Amino acid sequence: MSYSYGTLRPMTTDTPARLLQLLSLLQTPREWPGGELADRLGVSRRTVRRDIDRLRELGYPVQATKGADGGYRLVAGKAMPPLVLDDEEAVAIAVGLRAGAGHAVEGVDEASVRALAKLEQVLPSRLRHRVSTLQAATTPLTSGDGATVAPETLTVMASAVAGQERLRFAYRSGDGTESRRLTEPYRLVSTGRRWYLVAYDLDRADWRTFRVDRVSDPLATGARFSPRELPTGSAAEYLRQSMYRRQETYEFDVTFAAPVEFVVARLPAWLGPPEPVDEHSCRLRATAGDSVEWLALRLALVDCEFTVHEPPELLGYVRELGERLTRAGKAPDRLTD
Amino acid sequence: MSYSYGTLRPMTTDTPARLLQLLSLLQTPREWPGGELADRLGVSRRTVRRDIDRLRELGYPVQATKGADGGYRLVAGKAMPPLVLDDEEAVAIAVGLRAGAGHAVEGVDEASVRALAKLEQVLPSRLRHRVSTLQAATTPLTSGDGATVAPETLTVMASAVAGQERLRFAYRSGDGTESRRLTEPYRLVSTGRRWYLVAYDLDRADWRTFRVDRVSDPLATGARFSPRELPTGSAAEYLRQSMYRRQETYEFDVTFAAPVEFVVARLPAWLGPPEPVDEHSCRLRATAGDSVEWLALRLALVDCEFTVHEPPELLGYVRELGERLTRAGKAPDRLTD
DNA sequence: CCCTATAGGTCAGATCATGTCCTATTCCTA
DNA sequence: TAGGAATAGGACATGATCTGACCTATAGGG
Repeated sequence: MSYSYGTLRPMTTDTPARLLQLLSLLQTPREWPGGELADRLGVSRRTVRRDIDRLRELGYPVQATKGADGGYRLVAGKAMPPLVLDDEEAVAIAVGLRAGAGHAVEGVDEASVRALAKLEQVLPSRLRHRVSTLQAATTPLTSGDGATVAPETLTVMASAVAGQERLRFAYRSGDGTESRRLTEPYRLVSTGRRWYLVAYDLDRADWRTFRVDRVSDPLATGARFSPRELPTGSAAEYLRQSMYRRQETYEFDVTFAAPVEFVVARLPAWLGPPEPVDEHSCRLRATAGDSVEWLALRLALVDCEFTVHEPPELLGYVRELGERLTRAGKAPDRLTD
Repeated sequence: MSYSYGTLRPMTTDTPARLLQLLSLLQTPREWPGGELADRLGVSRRTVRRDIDRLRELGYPVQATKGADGGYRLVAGKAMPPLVLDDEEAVAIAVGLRAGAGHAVEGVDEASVRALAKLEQVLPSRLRHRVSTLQAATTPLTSGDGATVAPETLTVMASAVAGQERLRFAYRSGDGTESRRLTEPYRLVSTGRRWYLVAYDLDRADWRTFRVDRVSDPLATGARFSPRELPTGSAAEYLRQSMYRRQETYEFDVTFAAPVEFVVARLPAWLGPPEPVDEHSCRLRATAGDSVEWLALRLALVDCEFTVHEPPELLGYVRELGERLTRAGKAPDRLTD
C-alpha cells in the first residue's frame, strides 16, 4: 500500500506540506500513535500535537484514544475533508463511476459525472491506461442497442458546463444527418438511462437538447461565455417539454403476478411505483424513453410472472426473447465433445 | 455549487488552510485568473503566485495560461492530489461504489472497497442518510438469490484488514448453523460476484474463509494484532483451494450462435473467453460460483441464440424463464381498463 | 501501581510569510 | 502592428509564526 503524498517526500520543512501529509496518513483507517507520526513527518512530538490541533481547528475531527495503545484517527465530521487516494483506489473510483454513468440513480447522476470530471482532470496518465483497460473489461448492462455513452464525452461536457466554456461537437440527429455544432452548454440531464445536454446552439441561435450518445468528438474551445437565461425554468423541465414535443417516449403497461413491494424492489425507482391490483398482483403504467429491448430485460429481471399490455413492440420482443430462451433450454443435440 | 472548505472560512490568516482552500478551488474544472483567486482567498496577488509555486513544489501540476484571458488550472500530474469533493459528489461516489460492490470488475474490487471504507470513515453523518436512502432506490442487478452483501459489512471488514484490528462477527454456515467468530482478518477477496474474507479464526486456531453474505454484525474490536503468515501464498490462492475442497463451484458449457468477439463483449471478463467453433459460433466452458439464475440472465443479456449443454440445473432454469416470457408475450386477456 | 499514551502551557530563537514595489514575457485583440 | 492583460519572479522590510525543549495534568490497560 503506497500513500503517494505520505511517503514521497520524507524530508520537508514546509508546514503546509506536512499538514497535507498528516491528513493523508490519518485517512488510513487505523490508529496512529503520536510518536510514529512524529517519526514519519520528521518533527517533534509536540509539533505533531500542534498540527493535530490545527487540523481540528480547520474542521477535521481527529479523534484521540488516550491511555496505552492509544493514538489518533480521523472520524466523520461536518464537512468532507480532502480525500487522499492511492493509485488503486483512484482507479477503482474512476472505473466505478464510469460504469455507473450508463444506468445511474436519479438525483446522483450529474453529481457523479461532476465527480468523475474532477477526478479525471487530475488523474495521472499512467492510471488513465488502467482505467480504460479495466473499463473495457466491464460488461455494461445495456442490451446492445448501441446507444452507449462514452464516459469521456460526459466528462468533457461536464467540465464545459462547470467552466462555462463553449463546446463544439459533431452530432448525428435522429434521421441520420450529421452536423457540427457550436454551443454554450447549460446543463447535463439524465432520464432513466439516457443522457441529454441542454445547450444554446450558437449557429441556430436558439436552445436545443442533444442526446449525448449521438455526440462525437466533443471539444471545449476554451472560450468563456456568460450563461444565458433558459426560457423555461429548469433544464430538466425544458428537456421534458422537448422530448414530449418530439414524441421520443412511449407508454407501456404491464401487470405483474407479484405484490407491489416485490416488484418495486426489483425495478429502477424512476419508473415509479406500480399500483396494486390485488394482494398478489400489481400493474405498472409508465413512460419510458429507452429501447423496448432494455425494458424487456428489466422486466425479466423482476423474476415473477407478468403480462404485457402495451406497447405492441414490447409484446413482440418479449415473445421473441421467450422463444429464444425456450430454444436454448431444449435438450441439446450433443455436439462433438 | 458549494465548496465547503472554499467558502466556509473567508477570513483566515492561516497559510496551510489557505493552501487547502486553493487546492479545492483549483479542482473545479475551469480557469481561475489570479485576481479572482486573490479576492477569494483574501490575500494579495503576489501571495497567490507564491502559493501556486508552493503547490507546484508539492507536486501538484498547476498549469497557467499566459496572456489575456489566462488563468490557473490543475492538470494531471504524476501522483493523485487529494480530491476535494462537495457534498453531492461525495454522495455520488459513495452510492456508485456501493452499487458496484456487488458485481465488481476483477482487479478493482478490493481497491474499490478500500476506497469506500476511506470515504465512509469521514463522510459527514447528514450525508450518510442520503447515501443509504439513495442506495435503497438503486436496483441491484442481482437476480434475487438473497445472497446480497451489505456495503457496511464490506467497509467494516476492509477497515479491520487495513488497520490490523481483530474482527468479531456472527456467521451462518452453509448448513444453516449460526456461530460467533473472533478472527484476525487477513484479506478480502471477490470472485465474480461474491465476496470472501480470508481470516485466522482465533477460536478454531486455524485459517478459514467466510462468505461475506453470510456474515452479520461485524465489529472491529479495536485490539491490534501482528499479521500471521498465510500458509498458502496469496489470499486468492488460498480461497481457490478452499472453494475447490468444498465443491462450491460448478462447471457450465454453452454454445453461442455468434462470433467470439460479439459474445466476449457482452459477458463479464472473468468468465474467460469462449473458444471459437466456426466463424459464426463459439463455445464457452467455464466454472461459476454463482447461482444458475444469475448465470441464465447473464446469458440472456448476450442477445443471441445459444444452447445450454451443462449443467442440467441451468438448462432447467433457462427453459423456465423462456416459458415465463412466452406466457408474458401472449396477447393479453384485456383487463378492466 | 506503573507505564504509556494524549493534552496543553510557556519561552526563546529562528524561520517564514506577507505586501509593496519592480521588470520580463507571452498571448489575444483591436 | 501596437496595446492591454495576464503570468512570472526578484528584492526587501516588517511582523507574525513556527519549532523544540522544557514542564505538568490526565486517562486507560495490564
